[in-house]
Amino acid sequence: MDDLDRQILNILRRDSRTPYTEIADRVGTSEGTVRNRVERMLDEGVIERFTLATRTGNIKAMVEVSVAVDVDTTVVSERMAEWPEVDFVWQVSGEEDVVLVVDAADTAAVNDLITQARELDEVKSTKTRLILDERIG
Amino acid sequence: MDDLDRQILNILRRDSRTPYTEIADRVGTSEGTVRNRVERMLDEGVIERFTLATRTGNIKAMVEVSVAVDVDTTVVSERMAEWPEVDFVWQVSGEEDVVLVVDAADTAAVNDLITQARELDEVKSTKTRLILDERIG
DNA sequence: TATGAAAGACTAACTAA
DNA sequence: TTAGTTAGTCTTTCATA
Repeated sequence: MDDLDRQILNILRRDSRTPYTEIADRVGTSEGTVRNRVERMLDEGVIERFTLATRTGNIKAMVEVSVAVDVDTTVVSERMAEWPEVDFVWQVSGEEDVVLVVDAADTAAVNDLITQARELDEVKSTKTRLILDERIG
Repeated sequence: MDDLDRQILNILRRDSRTPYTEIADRVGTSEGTVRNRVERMLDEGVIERFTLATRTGNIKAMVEVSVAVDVDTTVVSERMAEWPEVDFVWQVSGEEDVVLVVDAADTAAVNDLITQARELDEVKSTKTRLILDERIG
């Protein structure tokens, strides 16, 4: 992981379809070098995957979920990851145990999702934050 | 947004470099249809961007930041988005105002980042959660 | 939906550190 | 031995009909 790797990642984070040739021009190297480095970073797991950011609805939100002490949070996480509005699920340290990142049609859909979460026996409480703006690092 | 769109998105979410021809085969349509739909979803903003998920360090964490009331959180967000460990920055509703998602080499690097945040005049307090596991919805 | 041209990615052989 | 370069080939994309 040197500075050239970081430059390549910064370009790909903003648009992962940027051609190797264009990346090479912008960072001042050859297409082959960019390709070799991207492949190396994939092998090493530095690049976990090529993906996309979507906004199918009008609301993005974080839902912090407290899970009962005697419950395996992994099982709860897996279940919630299946819900269609859920983009990803984090198991976290701290006051709450699980954080959902959701992309929902509207506030009503967020509410439905929270209700659905609270109806699970394993869930003690939830705290929701709307995501008002996202900036890429 | 019909079922075909959702199928295309599901494939691209797992690997956004999947060729249109392969997606077409898997969902049972033509390359042109897939391409047109992806372009339409880009235009509509359903696909926000093609990006990648990285893990450059060993630690992922969420840092919830409270900002002083008289401060424009956008300015603080922009500044923090520049920090190399920061993957993205959300402005959120709720108790805290800004959430950083960071990917750092180790706990010491997370600590340095928190210190750096707390040294800003605009920052009142921070609360950090380690991300122990991530699951894709 | 089909097809050909253009763009991009991949292979492999080579060079340099 | 590892990283980088380059030329030739193959694949994908894109525009047009």
